[in-house]
Amino acid sequence: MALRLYDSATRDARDFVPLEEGRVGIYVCGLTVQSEPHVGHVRSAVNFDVLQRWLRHSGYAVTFIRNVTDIDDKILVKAAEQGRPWYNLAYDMAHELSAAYASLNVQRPTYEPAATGHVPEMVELIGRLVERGHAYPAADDSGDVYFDVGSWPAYGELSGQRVEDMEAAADADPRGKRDPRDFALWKGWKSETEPETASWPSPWGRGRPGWHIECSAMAGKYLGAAFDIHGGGIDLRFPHHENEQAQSRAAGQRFASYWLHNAWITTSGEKMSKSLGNSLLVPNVLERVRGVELRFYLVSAHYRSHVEFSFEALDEAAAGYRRIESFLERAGDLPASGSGSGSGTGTGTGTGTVKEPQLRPIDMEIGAEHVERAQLRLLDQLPAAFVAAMDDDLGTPAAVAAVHDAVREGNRLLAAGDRDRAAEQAGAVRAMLDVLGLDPADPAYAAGTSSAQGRLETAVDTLVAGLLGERDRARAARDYAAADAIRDRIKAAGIEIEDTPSGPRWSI
RNA sequence: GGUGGGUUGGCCGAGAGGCGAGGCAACGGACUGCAAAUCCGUGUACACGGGUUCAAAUCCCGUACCCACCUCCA
Repeated sequence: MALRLYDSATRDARDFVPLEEGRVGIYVCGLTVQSEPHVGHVRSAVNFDVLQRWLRHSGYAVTFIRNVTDIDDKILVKAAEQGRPWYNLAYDMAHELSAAYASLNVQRPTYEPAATGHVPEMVELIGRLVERGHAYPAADDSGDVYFDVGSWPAYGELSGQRVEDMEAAADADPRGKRDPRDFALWKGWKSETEPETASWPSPWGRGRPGWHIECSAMAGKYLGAAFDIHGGGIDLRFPHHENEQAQSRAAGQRFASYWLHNAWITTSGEKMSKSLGNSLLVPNVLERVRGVELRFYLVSAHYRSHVEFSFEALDEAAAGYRRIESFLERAGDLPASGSGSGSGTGTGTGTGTVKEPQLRPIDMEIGAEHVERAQLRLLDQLPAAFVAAMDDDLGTPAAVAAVHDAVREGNRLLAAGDRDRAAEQAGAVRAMLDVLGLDPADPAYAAGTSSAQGRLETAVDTLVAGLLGERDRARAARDYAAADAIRDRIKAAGIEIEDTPSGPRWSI
């Protein structure tokens, strides 16, 4: 079965056919770096990371571009409020965002272009639109340039709306617009209220780019006039993506073949952007669960399904993930967690080994004909149900069910003493998890563990090992009351002990 | 006003005419000194009212409620 994707533009699932055999170009709208990322923001990144990984596993060479919007109204306003340069705020937030992505094992794109680095490309594109009669400088002397919606009959095609049905923005300042629905390609510099550093020269005077033009310019630059997939959050469909498409097509580019939009995460039924408390910022959520567990929670829902965030559901997801992990440990496919006597670590905290983040940029040089043998072997290990689920518009919930099925079967084989066949299941589980970016052994997940944490684990391990030794002696003497008392003491400290054929082990 | 989405068991979350996705929780059993882990088993869920059909959570009509977008938004 071939990959099918739900295209927001046509509102149905279609077979995915790339423009060029074996190659895929993807553009995803990243974030405006104006504040710390919350779980809603990273959902989008995780969803498209899964897409990108699945395409590569399916043998495609993927070029993946995700932009950073580092200049816009909000950045200017917030930076002013905080009394610092706008570029300092944007830079800081971009770093926060990268850290959040890294903690969730979101692979780096092929390139991550920033808007401020592409002003000349945008000016060039705007110039072409003016030449073709699809854009005009404002009639007042604001220095603004607007896209002329009336000049583009197809306007509204992406979001399925007719121009005449659209409400004009209630808060829009009509300024020099011919029609209130026209949107800004270029915003003239307001020297009284905006810093000069936030302006660039152009044929229409100093100014800064409008929001939508950057994506058209950067997608065109890095992916060409026509490319395969454009992604982003559902809220971007209109106006952002509608406008992008109108601009690019009016400038003579075919633009994206497929549009993919992810749904929201809400809290208490509200969009996060409106009701956000600090508790849902990624670093704060990661104090409660590990990055891999948060990712598992996000991947367990379909990307087009609305998710009502709750810590209870997050904890449940984490419990589900630990079951998978526990199977891999017992099947010998992963180093066991705390063994009571060695260098083990708690399952609640990842491995204690400190490693450099190994987020690799995705490899765009691997064509369909050059897929690495290891990768093909991995593909061979994937159960048919998993492949079918992923091919059906990235059906990650069904794919996760396939993981659970393999885990149950593997556990059954372990219970029956068939370690060889259990190992096969473990291999399949690892392969599936790898596709989903959820392999517990992925070095990306070790990167977040601090050396202080590692030392702490070693210390706990030593203390627990001592206590377990006492408990073993009590058990050997059949003094179960004393043995249980020791276990209770350890448990009171928040550490669970379980007896396994290879000896007791602990986890937090 | 226009456009689109949703309502599934105690909870999360798939599915889109016929076989009870999967997980978490719960209960029973096996195993265990006891636990834990694991395995086996246990649920008659699809907002409401009609209709179509041999068969409806799924299709049609209607109703209720919720949500998103309509130029700030992942």
